[in-house]
Amino acid sequence: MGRLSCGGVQPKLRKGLWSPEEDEKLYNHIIRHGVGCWSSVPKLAGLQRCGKSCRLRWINYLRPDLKRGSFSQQEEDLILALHEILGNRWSQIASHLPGRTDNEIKNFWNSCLKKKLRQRGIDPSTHKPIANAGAAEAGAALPDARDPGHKPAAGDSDDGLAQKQPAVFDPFPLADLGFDLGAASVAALYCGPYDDGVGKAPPDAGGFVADYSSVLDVSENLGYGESSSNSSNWTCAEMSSAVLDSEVLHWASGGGAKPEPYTELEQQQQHSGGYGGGEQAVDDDDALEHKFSLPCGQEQSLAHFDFNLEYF
DNA sequence: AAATAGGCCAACCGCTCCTCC
DNA sequence: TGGAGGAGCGGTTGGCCTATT
Repeated sequence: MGRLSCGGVQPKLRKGLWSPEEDEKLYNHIIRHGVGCWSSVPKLAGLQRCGKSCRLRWINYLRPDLKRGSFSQQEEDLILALHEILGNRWSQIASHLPGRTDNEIKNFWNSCLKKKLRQRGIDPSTHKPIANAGAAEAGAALPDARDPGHKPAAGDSDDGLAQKQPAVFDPFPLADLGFDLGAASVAALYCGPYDDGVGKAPPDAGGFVADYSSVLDVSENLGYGESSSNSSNWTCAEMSSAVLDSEVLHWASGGGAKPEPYTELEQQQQHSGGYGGGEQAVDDDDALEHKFSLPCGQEQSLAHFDFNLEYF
């Protein structure tokens, strides 16, 4: 439609990486007032960003129900299965993986899963074996993630994803839940029931071309209702019950851990390199602000999983 | 130690869809 | 019914980090 992008409409708008201060403003605004109209959020929150940018930041990073960390083997399998059916409809795929964003899944697919499939001699776009015999040989020669002897997903899916953690602003860093979609459900997508890999072995690469006709029912069976993206439409009331009543509030209210020394934060900021080096708000009078100066490791000990409990 | 290459990921861009008037 | 504006989606890019040479 040729509509100007938000950046082109108002030249004063900021672009690029978000600073901790911006994150804080956006987070506090949505926590207190809900989203409402995204186009008005930047103004109301005092941000020099377009609404689109705010929305993206909230969905992909600030949302309290986000799951962090590397993808589990179950998630990986589910993504593969869903992708064969849905193609590059990342938002639909994401709706079957609570706590994961379409962007996250898309990046995971492009950077990791595509490569894996090719190594196994499978065309990522068709999920069919590559006709090329050489490719098949190459696939056979490479380790298979489903091989019982192969290293589990943590190291496999993938090192890069697993090792990187949010550097500075991490409102809800989720520890690795050992996310389990239900082994039976996932296994059924590929080869029918199997007993969690303990008894019957997981399918090998050939399993990828199996019948996935039941995949689309999985979300209902597991009780996944909402797309992770849809969570951005939380009302203030929903936010209140989901966030403010949670452990996070207890902690932010002073009942939780104390912030680490500022020097550690500085180190993290230096490490990130992306933020503008603005001053961190460490205001004891504002409980919510404590959260933004906490290092990831400390927050991980907190119970942030309330938001996702309904999924399990 | 420095240079280079590759991987990863956050965020932008442009388009389509949806809703409202 | 059609237009305008907002929301959402998927593709792409830029920059940082790490591994390798």
